[in-house]
Amino acid sequence: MRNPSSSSGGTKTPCCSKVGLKRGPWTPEEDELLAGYINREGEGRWRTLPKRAGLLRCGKSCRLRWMNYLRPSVKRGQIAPDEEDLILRLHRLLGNRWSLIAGRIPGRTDNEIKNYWNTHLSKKLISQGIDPRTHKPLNPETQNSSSNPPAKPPPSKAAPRPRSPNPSPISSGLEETSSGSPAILKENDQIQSADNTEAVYQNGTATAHGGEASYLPGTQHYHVMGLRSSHGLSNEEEEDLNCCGDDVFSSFLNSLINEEAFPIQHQLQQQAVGSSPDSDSLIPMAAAPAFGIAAGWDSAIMSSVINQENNSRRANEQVE
DNA sequence: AAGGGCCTCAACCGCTTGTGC
DNA sequence: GGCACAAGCGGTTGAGGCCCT
Repeated sequence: MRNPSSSSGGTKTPCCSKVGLKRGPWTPEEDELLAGYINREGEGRWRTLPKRAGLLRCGKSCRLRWMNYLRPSVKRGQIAPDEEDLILRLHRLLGNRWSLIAGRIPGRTDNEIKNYWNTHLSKKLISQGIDPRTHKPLNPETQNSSSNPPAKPPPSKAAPRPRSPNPSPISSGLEETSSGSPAILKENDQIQSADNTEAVYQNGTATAHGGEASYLPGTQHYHVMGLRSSHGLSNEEEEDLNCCGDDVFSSFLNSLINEEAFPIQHQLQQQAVGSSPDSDSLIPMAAAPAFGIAAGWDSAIMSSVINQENNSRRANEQVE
């Protein structure tokens, strides 16, 4: 809700610099014009949309208004505890990739989630002694200093971000470094996760070395395997990489979110019921290091943050 | 009731990548 | 390959509402 008359210190304003373009809060009349036009003509061509719709706004402003407020699929109202839980888990997995997080939470926008994180969740984590950027304890004495060097700052704005009409998180190259900071993972980069398993991001593939599994989108399932070579990909696997499906990653992410954010608890549960660690149920967990999910104390801490909200749901899951 | 400080969140900014020519 | 434009992203801002004294 900026003052329409305010300017940002004389810096260039690429899309709203034209004299006569309105800024600031939208009026109901403008909302009606925009929504009516998009309902008739559809989204897209934002640059020329304002003129065609009869709005004195820049295209960027129109797009933002539609995406964050007017779209029928946008859910209004408070973030539910389940959604909050999901945001926490996803942020731990993805870092400040608000659009990716929003993509996993129906009806919520990246802006809304970003705001909610900054105003609620980050403070909540801080109050519990957890660094909201790294999801690790703020007090370094509680960390294993030998294996957890000081946290790095989050990825800078200058870090290149992939963009596509239907962005695939895999192609985004997700990494959580050994310090826990989310960072951009470039193709062929190798990372060392906290449990000393090595993950390689290669052409859309996250592969856990030294662990038990890898995620190969093109294969439409998770592979279970032992130690792999530094290259780690067969010819067939290489070919598979060319047909990475977003829905497959979706399934993978779902399994991470739903089951594997808490490897210790999961393992304890498995042991309690006497199942083998090599059983299929552990496949996604073993794949977790490929996305920088460290087994250990941080997961336990995370669980403490959201355990209260999860208790009822987990009870249901166990019944199932 | 007044007013000062804090909080929330819609909107904007600056940057990036993708695409077409 | 270079350029311009379109679209999308994360970070930041600040008006308005709320709360406290």
